[in-house]
Amino acid sequence: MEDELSLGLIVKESLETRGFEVNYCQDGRSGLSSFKEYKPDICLLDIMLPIKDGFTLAQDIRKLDARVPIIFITARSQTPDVVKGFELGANDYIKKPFSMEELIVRIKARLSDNSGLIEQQDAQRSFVLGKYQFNYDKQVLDFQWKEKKLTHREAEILRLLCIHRNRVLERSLVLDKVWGDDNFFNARSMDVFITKLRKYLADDPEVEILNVRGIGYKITY
Amino acid sequence: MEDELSLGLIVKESLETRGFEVNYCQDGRSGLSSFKEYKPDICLLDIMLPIKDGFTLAQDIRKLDARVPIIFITARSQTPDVVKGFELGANDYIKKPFSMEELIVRIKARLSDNSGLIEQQDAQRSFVLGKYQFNYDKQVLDFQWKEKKLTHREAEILRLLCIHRNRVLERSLVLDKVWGDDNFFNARSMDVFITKLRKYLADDPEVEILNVRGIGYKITY
DNA sequence: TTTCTTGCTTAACACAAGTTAACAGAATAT
DNA sequence: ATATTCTGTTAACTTGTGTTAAGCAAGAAA
Repeated sequence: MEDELSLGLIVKESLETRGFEVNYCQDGRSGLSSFKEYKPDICLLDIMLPIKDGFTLAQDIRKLDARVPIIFITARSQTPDVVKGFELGANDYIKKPFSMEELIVRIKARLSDNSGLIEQQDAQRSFVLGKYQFNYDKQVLDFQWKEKKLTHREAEILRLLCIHRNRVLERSLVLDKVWGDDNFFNARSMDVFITKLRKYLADDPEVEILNVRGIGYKITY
Repeated sequence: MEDELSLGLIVKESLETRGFEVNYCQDGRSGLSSFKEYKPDICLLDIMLPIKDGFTLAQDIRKLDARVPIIFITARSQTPDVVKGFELGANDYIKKPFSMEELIVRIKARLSDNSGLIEQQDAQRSFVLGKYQFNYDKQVLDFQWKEKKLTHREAEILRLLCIHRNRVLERSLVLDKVWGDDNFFNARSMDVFITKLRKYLADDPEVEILNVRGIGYKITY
C-alpha cells in the first residue's frame, strides 16, 4: 500500500525478490478492502494516499485486527506525524529515504514480535532422557512407575542441561540464567544441585552429567 | 546506557521528567551488571560505549533475557549497523539526531508489544483447568457434576494464577493486586489461600500449584 | 612427588512455605 | 436482638528448599 507509483513498485518488487508475497494498493480504500480479503501478516502504509489517508487506514485496520504489525513508510518525517503514527497503533515508522535492507530487518523484527510467545512455547519443555521422562512445566522426573518431584531450581538446571545435550553447558551461563549472578557462593550452591540431579538420574547409567573441568557440565544420553 | 555524557544525561532527565525510572550507565560492562541488578522493562543502548560496545552488550543481554525490548540509539546510521543491530535481537534502532517525543513513542510501542498478550489475557474471565471449569465472574469451580463456590479472594488468586499459566506468578504481584499491600501478614494469609486452592484442585492430579521459593507460584495443567 | 586448584559430597543451618486451628468481624438468618 | 454462618486473619507448629561450610577426591601443574 504505497503512494508514489514508482517507489511503491520498487518496494513491492524488492520484497518479492526476497520471497515476500506482496499486495500493492494505490489508495486507502482499496488498501482496506485488500486487508480484509488477504489478511496479510504485516501492513506497510504510506500516509499520503488518495481517497483515504494512511492514518485513517491504520485506524480502520486496527479496528479489524488489534495485533497485525503496521509500519508507516513515509516522507512525512516530522515528529508530530511520527507520534500520531504510533498513537494510532503503528508498530514502526520509517522515514524516506531508507534502504531496502533496513526495511527488511524492520519488517522481520515486527513479524517476529508476534511470534514471540509462540517461540517461547516452542522452547522445549519436555524431554526424554534415556529411560527417564522430564517435564519442565510440571517439574517432574519420571522413571518407570515412580515419579520424582523436582524443585524449581532443579528443574531449571536440568532443562538447561537437556537443551545443551551432548554439548558443554557453561557454569557461568547457568549461574547467570538461574541465579542471575555468577559468584563464588552461587557456584558452590550449583555444585550441590549437580550432585542432587546425578542422584536422581542414577537409575539409568546411560544418562550422565559429565564435568568439563574449568568450564561446566555436559549431559549425555 | 549511553555514551556522550551530555546526551545521555539529557535523555535520562527527559525520561525521568515523564515518569520513567532510568538507570544510566556510561560503559557496557556496568550496563550489563546494572541490567542483572535492576531487570529493566526496556534497554536503550548506544553502540559506541567504552569497555564493552553496545552490540556486544545487546548480545549479552539477549542471552540473559530473550524478550526484554532493546532499542539502539546511536549516531551510527549506516545500513549495515542497523541490520546488525536488529540481527542481534534489537527491537528498534533510532538514529541521532532524534526528538524526545519520537523516542518516547518508540519506547511505549516496544513496551506495549510485550504486554499486549498479557493485557489481552487480563480480560479473561473463564478458564478450563484440566478437568475443572473455573468461572471468575460467578466465582465457581466446577468438577464433573459438583460445583464448588469460591470466595472473592479465592477467585481472584486463582484467576491470577490461570492468567500466568506455566509461568511464575510473583507473590508481590498477587499481594499488590489482591491485598493492595505487600506485608508479612498478608503474605501468610496468602499461604493459607494457596493451601485452600490446592485442596479444591486436588481431584485432578494434572492441575498443580507449584511453589517457586522466594518468588511465587506457578499453575500447571 | 608435592602442591594447588577444581569439583564432589554430606550435613548443618536459616528461612520460606505448608498446614491446621482458633479467632474476629461482617453478613445473614432466626 | 440474638444466633449462626461465612470469610479472612492471625498464630503456632511442621515441613521443604536453597545456602553455606567443611572435608575429601580428582586433576593439573610444579
